[in-house]
Amino acid sequence: MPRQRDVVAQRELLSNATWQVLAEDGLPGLTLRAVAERAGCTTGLVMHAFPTKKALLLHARDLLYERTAVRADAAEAASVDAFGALDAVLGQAVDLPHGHHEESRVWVGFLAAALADDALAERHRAANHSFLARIRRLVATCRPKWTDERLELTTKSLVALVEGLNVLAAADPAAYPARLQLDALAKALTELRPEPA
Amino acid sequence: MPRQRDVVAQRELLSNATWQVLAEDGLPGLTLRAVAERAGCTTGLVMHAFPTKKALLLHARDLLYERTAVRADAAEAASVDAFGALDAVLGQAVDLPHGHHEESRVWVGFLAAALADDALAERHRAANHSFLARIRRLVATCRPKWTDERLELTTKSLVALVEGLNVLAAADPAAYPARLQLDALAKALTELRPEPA
DNA sequence: TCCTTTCCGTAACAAGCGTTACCGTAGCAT
DNA sequence: ATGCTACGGTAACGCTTGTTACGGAAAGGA
Repeated sequence: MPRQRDVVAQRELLSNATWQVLAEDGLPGLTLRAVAERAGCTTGLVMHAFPTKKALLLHARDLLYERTAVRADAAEAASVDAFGALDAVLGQAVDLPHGHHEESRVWVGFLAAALADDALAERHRAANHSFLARIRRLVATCRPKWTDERLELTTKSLVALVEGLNVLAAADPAAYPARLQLDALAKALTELRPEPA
Repeated sequence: MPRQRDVVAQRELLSNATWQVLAEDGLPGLTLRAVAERAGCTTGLVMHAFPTKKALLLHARDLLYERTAVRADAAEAASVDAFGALDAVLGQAVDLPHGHHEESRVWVGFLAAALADDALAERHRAANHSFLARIRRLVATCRPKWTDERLELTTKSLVALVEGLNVLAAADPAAYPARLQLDALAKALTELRPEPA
């Protein structure tokens, strides 16, 4: 059994290269040759690590989900109560730290691609349902007496507002600065703030 | 001076063909050959009507803007007061009538493309600023005493909510049905409803 | 009627894409 | 040390894309 490769290191290398290409040139710039050049190898290695282009695409989609989930977990874990967690999770979604502003752009690219690709659409729905469940759980903790209908409406309104802000800010940062996004979020969270009077 | 063509009819023909291709196959399916086949001609005519692909792309973007502007004008004109106009304009934006659900998908496609194309980005910003100005004018009429800051925050929050709902519904219609979108909009419009008690 | 000029279909081009076949080679087992 | 086998670089293929050159045809003016 000669010459075994380090599969983990390869996927890590290609994951980083994939993400860098996505961040720079967007989804239409994600070609096998671009990934290979960015990773310092050739298309041969890429095609051996991923059987097809779609596999690479789905892997990149999973990469996006992992990044957002990790950051959301961290934001929630660093909070002391449910409202703080809600504010932190939604806040880090609109005002992305550490210059991770590119995630919004990548997210928009995958969203557009999902409209014409069933596999990508399914991943998008799974990721969004995961995010919705997280927000719904936190909202329910803030307002235990609310009905399911009100929970659902509030949750999806909050998520829609956050994603809308993200999308619009990605295409027009000057019109949607971080401060305005956070103010808009704070206003939407008014009804959930503890000690409401 | 022999054989003059009907320029207006040609652009109308190609506009319809362009929109049909966009609605069916999305922006990546918008090729010169697809447009030509849909219009019942060849790429020769398309290339004589539009000097380059980018010209066709920008024309398609203008087409999207015209459609949304016309519908927004109609919704506003059919209303009796400012709040009714606000409700109607935002409502027709989330619950697109006459099966014009495809506009959201096309919009997402152009938005993603705008992230890597300056010309498309400029058109997106112009269209969004136009929409923002319309909503802000209506909000200002509903609440004449509000400060500019509050006007801007409310306007951009409403627009972000509507676009967020649109985007999420385009990718996951089951999770964001028309009824929920309208409920979310109604909740967001609560503070602007006349006779607040 | 015929000529001229504009229009547009035809077909080819180069470039870029995903994909595949091929083969040199690097490294573990003997 | 040597041979075997999987790895991966090279290069080509087929396809689609935008773009362009060319020629036939259609229509208004003489």
